[in-house]
Amino acid sequence: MEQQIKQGISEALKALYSHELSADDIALQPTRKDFEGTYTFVTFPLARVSRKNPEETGNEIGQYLVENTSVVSGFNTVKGFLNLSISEGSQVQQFAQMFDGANVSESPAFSIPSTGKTVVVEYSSPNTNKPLHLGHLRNNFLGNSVARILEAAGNDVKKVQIINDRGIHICKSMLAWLKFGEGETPETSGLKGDHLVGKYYVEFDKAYKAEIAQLVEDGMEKEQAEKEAPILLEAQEMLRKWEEKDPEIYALWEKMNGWVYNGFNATYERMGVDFDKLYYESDTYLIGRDRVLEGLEKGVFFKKEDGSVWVDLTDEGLDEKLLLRKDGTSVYMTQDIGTALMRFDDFPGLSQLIYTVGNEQEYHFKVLFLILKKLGYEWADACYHLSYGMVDLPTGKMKSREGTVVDADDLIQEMVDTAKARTEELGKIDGFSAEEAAELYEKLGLGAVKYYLMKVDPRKRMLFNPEESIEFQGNTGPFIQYTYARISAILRKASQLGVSIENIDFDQVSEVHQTEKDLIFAIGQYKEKLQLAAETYSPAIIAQFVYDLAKEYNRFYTEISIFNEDDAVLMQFRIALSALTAETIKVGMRLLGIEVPNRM
RNA sequence: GGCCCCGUAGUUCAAUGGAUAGAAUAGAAGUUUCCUAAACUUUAGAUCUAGGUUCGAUUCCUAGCGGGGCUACCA
Repeated sequence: MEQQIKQGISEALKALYSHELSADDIALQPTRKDFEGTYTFVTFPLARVSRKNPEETGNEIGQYLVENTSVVSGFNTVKGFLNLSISEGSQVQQFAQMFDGANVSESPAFSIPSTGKTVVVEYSSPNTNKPLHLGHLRNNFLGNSVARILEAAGNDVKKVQIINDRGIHICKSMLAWLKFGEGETPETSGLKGDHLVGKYYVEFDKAYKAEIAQLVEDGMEKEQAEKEAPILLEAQEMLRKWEEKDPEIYALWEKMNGWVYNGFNATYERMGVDFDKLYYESDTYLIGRDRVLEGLEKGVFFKKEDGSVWVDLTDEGLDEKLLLRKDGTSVYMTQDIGTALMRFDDFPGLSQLIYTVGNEQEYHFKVLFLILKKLGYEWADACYHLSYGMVDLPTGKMKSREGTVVDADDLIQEMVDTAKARTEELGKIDGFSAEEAAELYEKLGLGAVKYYLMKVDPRKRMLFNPEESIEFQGNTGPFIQYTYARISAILRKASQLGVSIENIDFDQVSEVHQTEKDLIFAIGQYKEKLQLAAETYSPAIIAQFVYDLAKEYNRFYTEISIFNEDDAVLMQFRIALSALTAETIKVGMRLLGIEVPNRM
């Protein structure tokens, strides 16, 4: 449809002004609601070519389109805006093509050809010393959704994460557990493993602070005390022992990480995210270290007098950056080099590696990609940092030290509980079994959080307002889910009444309301929006699209009756329109990782 | 100090350089003998400031003001 109009405009320009402009270079925009028309073509830039004012130019092109195409039935020009009306027949035709029989899940409205490309999306990538929090939720939902979007856009997508299972952070938890834990386990404490380990991370911090305070009281400078507190030195010693694979330390490390993984897996499962391959820092850091040493030999890096290894990026306008500590242990950057290498080995022909990581690490990734380039890896250009904004609370930044961190498990539970309370208040689920009800609450609660976190442009910092996030009205996940449930009720009734939508004679559709035209237009936008979302790695575009569609349907729903319609074909048409709308909502929500219920 | 990002209704978010800047929420007023009112309709309300580029600027450029991030032998 759009293509036909663009083609028509291209021909018009040639016929009227001998101006060559290919259809692909012509931009159409949806006509604003307060004007008559469906598509709008802006003619200001063409004034030069036509040597007439924009309005006259628009009129001439409009006239040409009405006379020479079958789709454009009328037009009006306001200043330089040529608003094109589409004939009812071709709009119904457009719908018929998208609908293509009753098997809506196979609708051509959703099919996109394969690109033949393989893309790896990394997301989540937590440290193993504490449970997941709100920031991880944004990360996970975003990364998972981007993976789904890229897949729907025709790519072969692999979801991965790098688990930061080694380092000083986990040593801190381990040490505190040894000192204060008295052998506590998830079983004996009844705590989820990740929460238990997180508890000892906090214990470490308490003890560390107490020691600093003591040292300062004894007359030491604060800065020095922070570096020399005995418990910190002990943790550093533990890390060194770990790198030497000290059996006792290693066993403890495996035990505590195991607890954390059990905890994480439970959370991931509830969140509905998963991974095709896991990478562990404990495996990749050595590879990274080897490559750094290799780079040192080749002269890409340099060694300082104390034995530490650095890269000089001053020519690139950046600083010098540490790659190996003087004691030979690895830093974050070291293992990231190794991880990147492993991935390009594991997925030959990989055309893109996407890192879903917060924007606080932009500098880190800039440096990483530069280093990979310096080491001579051409594929460094295929690396992309999907940088998203932090999640703030109304009280400000989340700070673990101040206890303002919103725990992921708690938040999800709270949302599900809220969904339960709201649903019970409304009393609409008579006849649900206990399991069905519980399933519904999960869908609604998770739908609400996911939608709330993903409707915002990922690049931007966002505010998490707890009160607003549990709203189920307006621009929310449950609003869209509700729309789906409403349509499901329509479709159930249609099948009860024995109304078939398998063989509709679309030529007999005698009237099409404005809301129906708007709905057809909205559904027709799916591919374009998907493409755009894939190009910009933005689930927010899908969220906006689905919301607009749901809103449009609700208008249609209140304005036009389906089952009171006397004209059998019109009734069928409206049911079919409802069915394809429902499917589009479902497909769109699936891209966001949100499930839709048949009843609510 | 240097580098990067962001300033849009009371609030939270939209707007490939295009029309009278859209939504949601909070506010005001309505809609249910009729397919789910978690809905719909109406109403009021905003582009940080000053320049510049352009037929046209929320969007691009410059300066200022305000907010955030990075600039670790943390990850």
